[in-house]
Amino acid sequence: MTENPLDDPFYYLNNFMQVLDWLEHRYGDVLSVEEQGFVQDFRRQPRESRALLVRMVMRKGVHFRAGKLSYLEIGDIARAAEPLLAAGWIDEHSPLPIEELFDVLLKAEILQCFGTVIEQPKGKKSDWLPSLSEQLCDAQSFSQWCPQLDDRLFTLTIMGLCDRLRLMFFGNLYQDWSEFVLADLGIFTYEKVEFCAESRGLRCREDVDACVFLHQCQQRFEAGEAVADIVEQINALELSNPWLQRRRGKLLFQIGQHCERLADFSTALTIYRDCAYPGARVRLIRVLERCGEYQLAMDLATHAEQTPESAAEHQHLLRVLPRLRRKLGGPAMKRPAPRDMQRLDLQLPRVDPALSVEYYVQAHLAQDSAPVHYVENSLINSLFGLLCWPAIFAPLPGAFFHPFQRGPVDLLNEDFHARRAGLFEACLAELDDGRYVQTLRERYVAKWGVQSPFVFWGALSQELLDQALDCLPPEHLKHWFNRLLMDIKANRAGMPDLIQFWPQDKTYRMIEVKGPGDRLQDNQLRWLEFCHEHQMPIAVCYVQWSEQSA
DNA sequence: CAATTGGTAG
DNA sequence: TTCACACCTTCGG
DNA sequence: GAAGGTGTGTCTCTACCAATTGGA
Ligand SMILES: [Mn+2]
Ligand SMILES: [Mn+2]
Repeated sequence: MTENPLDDPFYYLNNFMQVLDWLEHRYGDVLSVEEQGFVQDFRRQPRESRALLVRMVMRKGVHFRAGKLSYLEIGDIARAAEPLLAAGWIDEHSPLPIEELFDVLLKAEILQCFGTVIEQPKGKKSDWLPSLSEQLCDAQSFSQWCPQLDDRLFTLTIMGLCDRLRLMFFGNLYQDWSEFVLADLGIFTYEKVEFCAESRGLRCREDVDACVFLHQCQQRFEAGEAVADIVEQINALELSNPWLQRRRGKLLFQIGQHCERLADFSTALTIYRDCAYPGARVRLIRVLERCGEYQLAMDLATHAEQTPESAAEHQHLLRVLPRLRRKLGGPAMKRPAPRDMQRLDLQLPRVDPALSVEYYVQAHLAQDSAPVHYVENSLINSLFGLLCWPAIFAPLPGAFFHPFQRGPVDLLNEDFHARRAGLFEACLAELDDGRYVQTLRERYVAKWGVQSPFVFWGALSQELLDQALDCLPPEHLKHWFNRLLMDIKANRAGMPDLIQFWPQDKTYRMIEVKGPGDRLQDNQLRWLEFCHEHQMPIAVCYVQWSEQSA
């Protein structure tokens, strides 16, 4: 039995220090002077003080009542806080606006401090805020706000710095410090991939700063700040890293959509014109159309149809072009005949409105000899993920750079497949000679529970796997997997809701369920069409609720 | 006073 | 760090 | 009815605790 890191009550501090060591050894040239100074000074502090700082960094927000900080392993909070105050990492007199003050005061304390100004003392806490923030809009320190309260308020001043450290370690800002403990508890297990000390997410200081800046712009945008300033600043960024260029494109695209919602078409046009993010061109055409610029829209749409950026764009253009031709005075075009897909119409009683329509169809179609599974994207993606596990987790340079990655960092890049073409070919070749069956069974056991961008462990029971291997022909698997590899982002979704197996006949069929008011989405239509082309059994099931005689 | 919500910790 | 659905409005045959 | 558009619930790790809410 190896020693459990969680036996140490300072386990979280050990994890944090592990990150500091990691960054110092691998990111020495990326760390700023301030960050290097912090890393060195941090280690000199008393253990209780370091622990207290990490506890605060891991908690929500930056303001903490001393009375709310209570940790057995740290003991005396005031004593532990002393060196942190001296180092300037926390501050006791930071002015804070009343909105933030409200978050650290109890309802009773608010009444105690502001009772005289509150009109409805029995109302909700949140209802008091608007009127109070108008009267008291200046920021003050906690002791100025509430001199009658016998407590101190510590405010973290280094949250920004800690976020940058987190960004460098994880290569993103959505993973947090709890990753370590969740992994130690076995809640998440990650594939172990070898990588060298030179393998890093963010490779230079400029990229770190740009990433932080983009993130701040995103937050300012979400907070409702004027878009013109934000857009200008984003566009002024010099970005050499393609990954960051994509991030910028995504943010600009979101801002563009926001402008569309506000009917600010001129700003939307300006944004979309310089935006290479997938889908921006279609939005540009749409905004031109909404502005009445039919000829410009037509020119761009025609050009786009020559060189579509994706199947999704092409599909969209097939709807847009006839509409624009009409608006330009062209002849009314007959709509292309809808494909003759197999169609199922059902009238079912909705006994319990809480249950989904897919569940009712599943129950209605299922037979003892023909079970139905509600799988959506999970089945095909999981089978793909299992068969191609070695290619997906191949230790390519730069693909893996910390121990908590669900998948390679370049998974959604244009060249993801090309960089691993031989590996994927080898995996898919198992479909040609039957080896895949044993491989999938073995890998299902060997990798059970290990995080993967494709494998949905919760949805893939042994039973489902057995039936799928029994009934799905390898040629069909190969078509699906190749389609996935052509455009992972676009094709990993849109698969039918249900799949039914006939193990005795070794056949299957897929069923997309549509309740009243629902209709096929673009990505579902593309999967439908693809399966139809390859003579795969697929049907769309339209459900009407039959009258409930009460 | 019971139910709900949101934050924390391992 | 999503995906699919529900529900709404607008448009055009 | 087709199509565009917007909003929502779900993914989330979960047991536990304190604070709040809202109905007796
Ligand atoms: Mn579905
Ligand atoms: Mn469906």
